[in-house]
Amino acid sequence: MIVRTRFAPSPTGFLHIGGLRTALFCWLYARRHVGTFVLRIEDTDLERSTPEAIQQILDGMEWAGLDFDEGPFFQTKRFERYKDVIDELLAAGKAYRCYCSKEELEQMRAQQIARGEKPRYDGRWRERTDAPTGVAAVVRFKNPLDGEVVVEDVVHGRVVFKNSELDDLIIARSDGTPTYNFCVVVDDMDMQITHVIRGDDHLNNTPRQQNMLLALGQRPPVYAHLPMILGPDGAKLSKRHGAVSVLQYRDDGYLPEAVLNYLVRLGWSHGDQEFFSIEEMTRLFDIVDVNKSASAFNVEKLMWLNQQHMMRAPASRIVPVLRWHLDREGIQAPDEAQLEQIVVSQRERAKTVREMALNSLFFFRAPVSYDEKAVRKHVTAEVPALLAETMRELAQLEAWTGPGIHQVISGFAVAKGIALGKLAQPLRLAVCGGTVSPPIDATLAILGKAESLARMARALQVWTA
RNA sequence: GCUCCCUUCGUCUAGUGGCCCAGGACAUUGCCCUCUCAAGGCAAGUACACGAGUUCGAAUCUCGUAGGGAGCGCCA
Repeated sequence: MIVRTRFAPSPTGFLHIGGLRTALFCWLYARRHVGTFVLRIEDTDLERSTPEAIQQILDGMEWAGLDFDEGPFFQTKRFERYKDVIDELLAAGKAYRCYCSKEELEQMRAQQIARGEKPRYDGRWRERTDAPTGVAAVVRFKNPLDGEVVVEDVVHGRVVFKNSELDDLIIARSDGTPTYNFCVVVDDMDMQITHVIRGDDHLNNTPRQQNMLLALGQRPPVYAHLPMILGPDGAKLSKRHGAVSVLQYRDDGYLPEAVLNYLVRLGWSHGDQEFFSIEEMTRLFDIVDVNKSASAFNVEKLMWLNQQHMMRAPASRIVPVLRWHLDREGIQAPDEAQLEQIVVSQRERAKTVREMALNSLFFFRAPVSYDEKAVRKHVTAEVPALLAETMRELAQLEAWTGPGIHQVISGFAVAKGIALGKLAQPLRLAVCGGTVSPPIDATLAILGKAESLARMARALQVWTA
């Protein structure tokens, strides 16, 4: 059997972290089994679906690197097909028209709730044939009245529902348009989906869908209902926490492979392993190893993983991302080799590429001021003289490399009988304007000889004025 | 209200009857390393929701309770 999975978002908002995790699991499962991953846009809600949201979803998937093999398919382009299937069910007596008004249904529900019952349609039009004229009807699926539906879920195990709990759901509205649960069934059937992997908020929809599939003469696919992702506080994801577009994570400086690594570990694990490359997760992932319980989104761990990915990736992987973030800070087309050096020396002191870019701005812009507190602390009376002397020695240096610079500076400190810090901090302050940077030798090496000496001279001027 | 689902450190998780008075990771705290900040190393604390039962033995099996979530739309 060829595995076919699908990700079926509805374009009523942006693609958020929960949706991305569902997409990831579908994608991983398809990739792992050399199957097909289908993207389907569930846009039957004409009111709330927007083209912007569709584009957002596509962009988010692309950024994450979750490529699909078929689609995107749009449900709005398949209305003819749904209509045919509805007619088929109607003709076969597996569906029927219901002429209840919304008010009538409303009243029925209210009474049931008042009686402490589960609100559901009582099937009053199931056998009636006295159709009124001039009244638009909805079409309802004729759900079996008794017996049970057994859903064999890969993550939850066997879940049993009684047919008596289910009612005859509407599959076509009075304007003729098909409804969600029905479209899903027809689509999954037509697209020959073998594994339906989705959020466990759909677990309760599954028995109805399975019944419709059966009525259409199909064998149900394998179901896997994934646990939800909650906000950091354990409550449902809301706009306040993770419910932002996945593109926000790009803007915040996260690597897609880190985000995916973080998400794959939410509800899935492989022993004690925390770090996974994309290649490793596609090789190791399996839905049978997915947990049942919901998990809270934790940015701290995402950050840690992001840094791990930055540190382990080849610098050439990070360079274009750093360039993108620098560009957003108004710094254009820096030298490739220099960027690579910056990545190597800065990645262990930044959690995100954006942070790396921000920490590295001083490489491109000479300081316009110096951290006052630090100046008071580190630029003591004897510093200007020491600095001037260091400058003279550095000016003599032929090969401007980290080790060469290190030799000069530490040799000088030893000769003067002072701790390296006494010299390094003022130097750092002079070239960076602050007290945080890579090791001073590496910093000066990246900066270049002329720029380093110019900045020192300028600082000396300011501090002796 | 009814139906279904879930429940191991603050968080993500390992664990499928004895290897567990529960392991790893993030976070936290302390120490080491150190030219700053980090990274790294070492160490510490903190968890099987509760109650019964099955068993020689239970985080692991059964039942109940509590708490949380989802569904019950001419929304998806």
